[in-house]
Amino acid sequence: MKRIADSTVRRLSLYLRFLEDFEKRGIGTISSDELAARGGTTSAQVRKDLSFFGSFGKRGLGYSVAELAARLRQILGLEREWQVIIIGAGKIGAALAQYHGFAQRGFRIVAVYDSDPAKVGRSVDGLVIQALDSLPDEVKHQPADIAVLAVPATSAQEVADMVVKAGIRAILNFAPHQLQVPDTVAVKAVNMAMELEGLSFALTNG
Amino acid sequence: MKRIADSTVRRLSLYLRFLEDFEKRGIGTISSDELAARGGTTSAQVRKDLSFFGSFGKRGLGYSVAELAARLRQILGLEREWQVIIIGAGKIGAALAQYHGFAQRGFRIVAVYDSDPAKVGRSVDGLVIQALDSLPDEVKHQPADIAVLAVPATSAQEVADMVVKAGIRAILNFAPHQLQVPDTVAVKAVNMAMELEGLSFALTNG
DNA sequence: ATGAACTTGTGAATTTCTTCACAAGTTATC
DNA sequence: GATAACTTGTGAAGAAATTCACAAGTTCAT
Repeated sequence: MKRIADSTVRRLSLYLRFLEDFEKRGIGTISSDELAARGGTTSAQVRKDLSFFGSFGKRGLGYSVAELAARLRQILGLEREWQVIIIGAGKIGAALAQYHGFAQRGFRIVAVYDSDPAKVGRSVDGLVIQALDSLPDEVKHQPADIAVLAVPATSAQEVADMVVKAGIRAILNFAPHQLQVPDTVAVKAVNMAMELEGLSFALTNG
Repeated sequence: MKRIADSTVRRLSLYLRFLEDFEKRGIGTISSDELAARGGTTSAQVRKDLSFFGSFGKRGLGYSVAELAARLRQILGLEREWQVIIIGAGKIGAALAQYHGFAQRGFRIVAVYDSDPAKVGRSVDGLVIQALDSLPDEVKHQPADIAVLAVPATSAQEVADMVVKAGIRAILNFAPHQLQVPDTVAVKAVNMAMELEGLSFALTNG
């Protein structure tokens, strides 16, 4: 199977969101053109994106909303539940732990860790904050698929190393630090400072 | 001036972060190769990125860390302070308001708005939460450059319209909703659900 | 002053991503 | 069942981004 571009995966995720919206509104079929209009892209792009995975539409008619949504969920691996741990119970970590949108989409937060002894033992949204040191053992008992890093930039690499060593193969990194990990580990970064600087650039050079 | 790709701007932002780190550690000059190693790219990419804006290095020697950092700050428009308003004082909005990393990089949060009367009047990190209705008037008195949307997906478009109407030309959108705005307005989206789905895809098809 | 070791800046080549364009299939109407 | 109006799926073309490769400039050691 050919390597799928990151940009394609991001668009699939967008399409799925639109489809779920259409599904809720009781719309049965949709054309690539309508889907494209919603996502700020073109119908050819939509069809090309989908073509990497098969052909899901009917010529002359379009796509069945329910069916395409199901196929996208399958492609994106959203048919199962993923176990997520959050590392860092500061402002961002705590906000993420309390955000229930994740659970709704099958990302279940199973643990929250922090290295600060003052925080360990307290609870966030029903989860007791655990000592970061205990992570390797805990993960053995209750495996986790994805680690969310909400720690300061200075300790991000160290924590990432620990997480990788514990066998976790996907990291969502909120720390403004470029992580170095083996290429068997998937990393996505959410970097607000970078986005703001992108806006600053746009405002300056617009 | 040729249009600069988004990916280039993101990398410039990364380079700047590394340079600031090198600056702190007292390193005077750096080669494109060292900069590339840090950012997971290639030296040719670094040089190409910079070449869109001029030539800042010395052949045989590399780049002056301080000088290149200064040029990047200038290019990214970070020499001035940007006035930021946060809309939505929920979990995410409040966490952002309390995150001081923004201010350190010249993004000063000047106001927080919410449409919930129960929240209006309370304060977050020294800022009194204001009624969303009052935004158009408030922005006239104290202009804002960037609006951060931390509202539910269902009201995101409505709030974006309001913000655009008030004359704000840059939006950082945390709501999982694709905004439609005039192309004079710059939008960056931070979409955690999308990033998680990207990880889900990687884990499934890795 | 010369040679060796670096490193930049940049056209050209290459690779990757997006858009075009159209055959082929579907539905609706008369 | 013939025609018109759609829409998909995809090879080919085009555009954009990345990488290559090398001339030209700099430093350092001898």
